[in-house]
Amino acid sequence: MSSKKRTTIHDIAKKLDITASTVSRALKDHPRISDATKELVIKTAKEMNYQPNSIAAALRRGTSNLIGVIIPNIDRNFFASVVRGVEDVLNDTNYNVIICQSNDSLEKEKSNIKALLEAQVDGIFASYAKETTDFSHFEDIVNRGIPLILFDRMQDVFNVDAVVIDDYLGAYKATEHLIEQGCERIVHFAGPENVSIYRDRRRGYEEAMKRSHLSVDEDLIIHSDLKLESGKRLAEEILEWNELPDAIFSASDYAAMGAMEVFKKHDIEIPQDIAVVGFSNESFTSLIDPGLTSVDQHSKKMGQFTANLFLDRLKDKSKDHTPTKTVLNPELIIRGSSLKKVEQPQDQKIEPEHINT
Amino acid sequence: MSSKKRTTIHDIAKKLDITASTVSRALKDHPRISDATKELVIKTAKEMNYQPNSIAAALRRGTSNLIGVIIPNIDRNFFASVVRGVEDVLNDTNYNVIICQSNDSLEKEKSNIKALLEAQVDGIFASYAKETTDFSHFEDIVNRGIPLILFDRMQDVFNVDAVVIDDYLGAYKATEHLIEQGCERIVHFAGPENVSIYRDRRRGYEEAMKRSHLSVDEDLIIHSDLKLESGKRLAEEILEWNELPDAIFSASDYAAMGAMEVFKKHDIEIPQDIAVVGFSNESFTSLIDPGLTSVDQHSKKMGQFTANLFLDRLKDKSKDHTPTKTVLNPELIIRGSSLKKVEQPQDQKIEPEHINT
DNA sequence: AAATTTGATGTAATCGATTGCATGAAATAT
DNA sequence: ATATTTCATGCAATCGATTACATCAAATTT
Repeated sequence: MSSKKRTTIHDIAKKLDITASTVSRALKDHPRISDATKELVIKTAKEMNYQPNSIAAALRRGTSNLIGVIIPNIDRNFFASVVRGVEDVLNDTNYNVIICQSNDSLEKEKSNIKALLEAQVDGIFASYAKETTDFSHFEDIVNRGIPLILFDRMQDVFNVDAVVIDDYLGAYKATEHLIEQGCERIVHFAGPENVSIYRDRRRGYEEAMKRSHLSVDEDLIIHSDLKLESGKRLAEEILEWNELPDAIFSASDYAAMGAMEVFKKHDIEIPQDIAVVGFSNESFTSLIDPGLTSVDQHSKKMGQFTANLFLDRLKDKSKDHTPTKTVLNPELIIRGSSLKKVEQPQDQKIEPEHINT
Repeated sequence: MSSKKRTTIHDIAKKLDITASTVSRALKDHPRISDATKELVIKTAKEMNYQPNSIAAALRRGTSNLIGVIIPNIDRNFFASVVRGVEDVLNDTNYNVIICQSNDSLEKEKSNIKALLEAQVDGIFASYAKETTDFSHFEDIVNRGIPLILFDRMQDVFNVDAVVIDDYLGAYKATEHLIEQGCERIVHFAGPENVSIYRDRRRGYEEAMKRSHLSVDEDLIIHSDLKLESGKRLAEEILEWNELPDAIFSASDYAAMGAMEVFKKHDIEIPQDIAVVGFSNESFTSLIDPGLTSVDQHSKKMGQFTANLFLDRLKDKSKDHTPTKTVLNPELIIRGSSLKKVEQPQDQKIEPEHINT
């Protein structure tokens, strides 16, 4: 059954007693080919079940129509969603996407890049590994003249196109929202200080407090690894305080959720007694009760932006473009965990789709 | 800076005053090349920063070392995880993975297949779209002699390699577990009857009941779309019953979670009053309180199996292999929502990793 | 010493599509 | 009627690596 030989333009040419070049041009709708032969060629191609060999075309043209995407892990919601955004955009073009995972390992990242370069990809989108501090392997990509765009994580030392989210602004919005709800004694669950996104989130929190003439109380800023368990532990600690806070802004949804569980168990009303806001808009935030207000990082949009930036770069590749840093505006998704005042008109509530198998 | 021309084997050959074929052979460690030249070539290649062009090799050899994976959505945990499994295995080989999303649309699926065939992939792994009932476009793949493996979703009418999970067995295990915990009046949240996986899960539930000489009460089997909201609604209804059930086995984690929330709000103790078990082991199941017992579908393992099956097929491609259906054994992950008896030794509890940004 | 084997490398075709540069015929302009 | 375009297609090189076959010198065998 399996017809070993795939038909090529030469097969079509032979059958029609013309040359392969004519066939090639006819299929590409070249203006110099008569309509009659075009029709004939197309018809015959269909009859012979012709499928172009893009590998051959790639070799000749020097462009593979492949894009490499390097992410730490594909089964992390955020990155999967970024990839989705990339795919959404590139699916309407001739590009195919190759996915590589670094598992946050520098070695793996290097070998990924090597593999992608060998596959002659036309561009690489990457979110670098946590281990990565030296960027010479990324510079290799740029030196080869292959467009590179970093997303989510980026380093200012390395001058390259990047698409990131504004963590500072996200935290600012979250805190400002809590203040608008009447909260004044707002605890911040902060992350490790050596990670830039957590420093930015803390800055956003502090700035929002200051702008509203609320004092930034160091005792209200608690550092942890921001995991679920830490959230629970911190909540237990807070319950021992003389004076309870009236809100918590957590730099992670997980810690926020852990805290909520503990508070609920102690019959503390959310958001009446303590309002809670998280960060990342993980899918579970809309599932729990009350829904957890959170900062959405526009993961899919980030992917779309990245892909579109690449396509834009292609158009005027002539010029030596200066690398651009695109900073996406995070969005506060307001849910029950922070909505103390009467329901306000909420025109842009984006709920992640419910998923079931 | 960007050295326009990449070095080829010809460049190396010219520099060393030998031919490209010798270079090619030296790099491939061909036995007929002297060690001296091998060393020299390898050294020079490194110096000249040579990077093989796998496109050219692919054209010549007729094998691209690309694998196409078609999934409905990449940002669905289950599929992302399958892809992860595939990547895990193929990363140790020369294969690269191209991802395509069908968005559960038949048209998209067809165009994905077309694109992959044009890219000359060496194999295709696919989970077909919900819309798909006719499989002729998949048959095209097989007819071209390209290995095709379906995963998760499969149709018995179409004879092809497949890796799936045993939904029946998963449901059986879940129900059996509830019975072991002393439950007798077990409600089943069933899914749409036209979907095979939901029929299988119901069968598993019924069979487990029968085996334990418990009657299968049609009134205890409730159909819905299994979304979170449905779970809540059904729980409210159940609360009106004269006699409450002592357990719920839901064919979806979402519905189970919705029900749990409602029960908790009505001060019904879980699992003492009502034990709950879900299906799919979604990541949130380990986050909520109590943790939701659920059936794990081994998504990553499914991907690994699929990739390994492909690699096995390659080895003895000589023979006309009969398509194999691999059925993975689902695993019951026991958590607080169903554990009424004294904690039993639990030796294989696999908790999904907590993820935080 | 002649014959044969082995070892190391070169020659050239090939994979399939693309494309700059002819070519020859028909159409139009002078 | 001759000169010049325009049109439709053919020719042949090219992309870079691979590989069957050829070649030639050195090593070994008889």
